[in-house]
Amino acid sequence: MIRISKLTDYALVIMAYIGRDPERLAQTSDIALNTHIAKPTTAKLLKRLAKRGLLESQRGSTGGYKLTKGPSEISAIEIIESIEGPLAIMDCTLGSNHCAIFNSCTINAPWVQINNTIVAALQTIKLSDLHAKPIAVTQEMRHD
Amino acid sequence: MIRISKLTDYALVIMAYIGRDPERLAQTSDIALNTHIAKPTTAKLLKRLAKRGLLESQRGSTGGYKLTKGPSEISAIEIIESIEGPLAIMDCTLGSNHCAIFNSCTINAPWVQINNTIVAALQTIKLSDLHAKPIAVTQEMRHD
DNA sequence: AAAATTGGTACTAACTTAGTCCCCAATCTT
DNA sequence: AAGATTGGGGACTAAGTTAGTACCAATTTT
Repeated sequence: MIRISKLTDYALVIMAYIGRDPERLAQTSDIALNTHIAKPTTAKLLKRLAKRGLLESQRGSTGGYKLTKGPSEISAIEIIESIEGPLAIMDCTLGSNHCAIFNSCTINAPWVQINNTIVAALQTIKLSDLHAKPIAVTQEMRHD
Repeated sequence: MIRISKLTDYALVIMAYIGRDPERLAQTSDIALNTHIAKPTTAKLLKRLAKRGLLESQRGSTGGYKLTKGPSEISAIEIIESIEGPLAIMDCTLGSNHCAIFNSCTINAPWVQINNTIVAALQTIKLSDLHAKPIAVTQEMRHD
């Protein structure tokens, strides 16, 4: 399938949530609570986003995460690629030796061009475009 | 990953091969031999392509497959969707109740629009664009 | 020093995909 | 009419990927 994975979807939700209040240091528990994503999963994704430089973190008892750039400066493709790696609809888009039947392959398709089109489309979506919907429910779930 | 599956990749190679000689009735063994795709896999894909109407089949000892339309009338998206189903980068692109956190989702992204952009890009690629590369090796493999 | 928080890694389970095989139906050749 | 060849359909197995969890180390505040 040509599909964005669940984890990446979650990452977008998490980033959108943090982006609502860019100056605040949001903690894992708070983010998990309000996005309704399981806490371990939330923590895992936050670590990855921080490692890739999309979030800056602070340790310690009053620690948390915040954006490194403004919500209008972060595009969907950055978030997607920070979780999934480079976007490549076909193996051969990545380079020569990723395709199993490379030597015998008889097709000559403009995959690279198509790939670029998709990337470009995803670049136009900024984090600031993603938080239009109000949060449905807050502070109702248990703290596990 | 946002990626076209191997089987779909094979399907494109197979269609491109058949499209080289649109009037000829190509047989599974011949296709498998020249595309270097395992015969059972080739057969499986040919059945699906025929079922979706991209190929017409003839049974019997001189049977085989051929295109139902000209190579310039078949686009990459048709082949992709005939193997993978409707292209949907996010679950919510398919409709309301495909997303696990639908009720609590706080993002409002133009996924449908992005999806349409990708589909449009893949529609511009016709089967006739795919067979530019010469066949590397013919008639060298064993017949298993 | 204690409590709270992030950082990193390893591990398990579930799901999806890839690939194979078998038997049936249809058609052609002899 | 019989036999050979080909496609049709489905079931099954194995492998790989993804999702999710848990644990312990490092850091900071109080």
